[in-house]
Amino acid sequence: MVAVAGGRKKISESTIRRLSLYYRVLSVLEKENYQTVSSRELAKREKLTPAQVRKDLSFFGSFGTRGLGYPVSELKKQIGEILGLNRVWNVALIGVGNIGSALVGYKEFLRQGFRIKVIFDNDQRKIGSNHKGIKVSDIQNLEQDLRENNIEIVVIAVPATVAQYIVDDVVKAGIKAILNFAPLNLKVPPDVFLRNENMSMELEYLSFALKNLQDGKGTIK
Amino acid sequence: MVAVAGGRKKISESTIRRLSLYYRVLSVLEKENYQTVSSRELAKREKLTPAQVRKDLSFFGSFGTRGLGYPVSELKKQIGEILGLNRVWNVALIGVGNIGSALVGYKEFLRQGFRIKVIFDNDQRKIGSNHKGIKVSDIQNLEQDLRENNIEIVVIAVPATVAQYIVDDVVKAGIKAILNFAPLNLKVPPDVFLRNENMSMELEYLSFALKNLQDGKGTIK
DNA sequence: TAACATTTGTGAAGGATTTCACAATCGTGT
DNA sequence: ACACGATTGTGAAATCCTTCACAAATGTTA
Repeated sequence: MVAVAGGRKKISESTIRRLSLYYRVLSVLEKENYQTVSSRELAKREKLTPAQVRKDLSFFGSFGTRGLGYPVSELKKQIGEILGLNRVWNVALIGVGNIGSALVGYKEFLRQGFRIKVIFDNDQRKIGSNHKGIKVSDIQNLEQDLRENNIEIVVIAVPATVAQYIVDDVVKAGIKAILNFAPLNLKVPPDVFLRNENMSMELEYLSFALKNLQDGKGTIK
Repeated sequence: MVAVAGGRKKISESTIRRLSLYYRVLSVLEKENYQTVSSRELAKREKLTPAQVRKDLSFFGSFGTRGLGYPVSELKKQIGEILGLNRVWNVALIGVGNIGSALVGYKEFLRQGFRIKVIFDNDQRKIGSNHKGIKVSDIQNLEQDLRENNIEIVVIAVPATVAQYIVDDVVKAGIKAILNFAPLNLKVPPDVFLRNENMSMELEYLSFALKNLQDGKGTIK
């Protein structure tokens, strides 16, 4: 839950997450040359309800035209503004093992304006080498390099055992936004935004669902 | 929301997701040789409230002892049962590009009982090769190979453009649980469980938070 | 220009989830 | 054997989120 300063609005986390979905759909619709789109169509494409779509958008303004719907390109631009996607964010990746490497090659990030500008690792064999055109730096210089490169978002892709130490340094460097792939709950000060990407969690949810399907020998919703 | 058959309980998605967190903490506590743990401590370690922890657990039974707390190993075992982690699940990975490769090497999965048994790809150069000891199969034989290997969970790590076609085949093969890494909303029948891993979404949330931090020139919660 | 079909924007209702608050219960110490 | 401190389990209250339902507004057609 992020409360915008000035006490104007309370935007729920779910709303913001759905904005991402709308943005994604709008990109597709734009490619499909739609001029306008109704809340009904938008909802259908992301398995939501029309009312939900309208309510979400209404928190930020009124972007539609009654009787017509929403102008696709314009709405996409607006949501982009809201989410801060109308600019490039400088991202640092820490840890270029399994997951880290995958992230470097993930074009989706760059397309959305997230540019991995520096990569850190502690493996001497990797330091100095090039990963898809990005130099791998020594994590020894973390704080300094983060500052010098004007990094705004840090992605943690190191083993859980060392993640907290690294995050402590990241916080010291003044970073306010962290995306964590290590499977643990990192401690950060209240003014630092932390998001966790927990792949096991989703698998475990599926496991739970399948188990209940079997045990229940019957229905599930 | 999964309703257990028999109309006994309604367990919310958030509760199940938190069970994963409890399970993770309990594993750590077990290693740290804790005998018991209070809801307060459990909550602290995952930034939740004690009441939340107790309520979540109460949906499944009463595992604690008043005045004492919860027995660590026992509770871990119980949650494992609930989540279906007390067994091995046969998983197939489709697409062994950037993200797919990372998943193959991700030991966390195996540790939790998710064993990648088959890998599929459509790239002739990859088919037949070995990825960390797992053979890469031709996606042409998808349906048959899924059945022959008794696959229960499928992980989609292919480009968004082809994901829906592949999922249609996966569903035809009788699979009831899918974890999707492709950035789109897949259509599946209502009896198939689908979870999405959307990395852009989390980055966009951070982007939103940072933007508001800056625009609001002030407080955020 | 008027009637109509459509779709937004939104207060209010409804539903779901979280937190509160406290009785019940346990282990421990005396 | 009893009193005490601690902590669970859980209805009830509070909060948060979603859906409903409809007035308001638009484009279109005749």
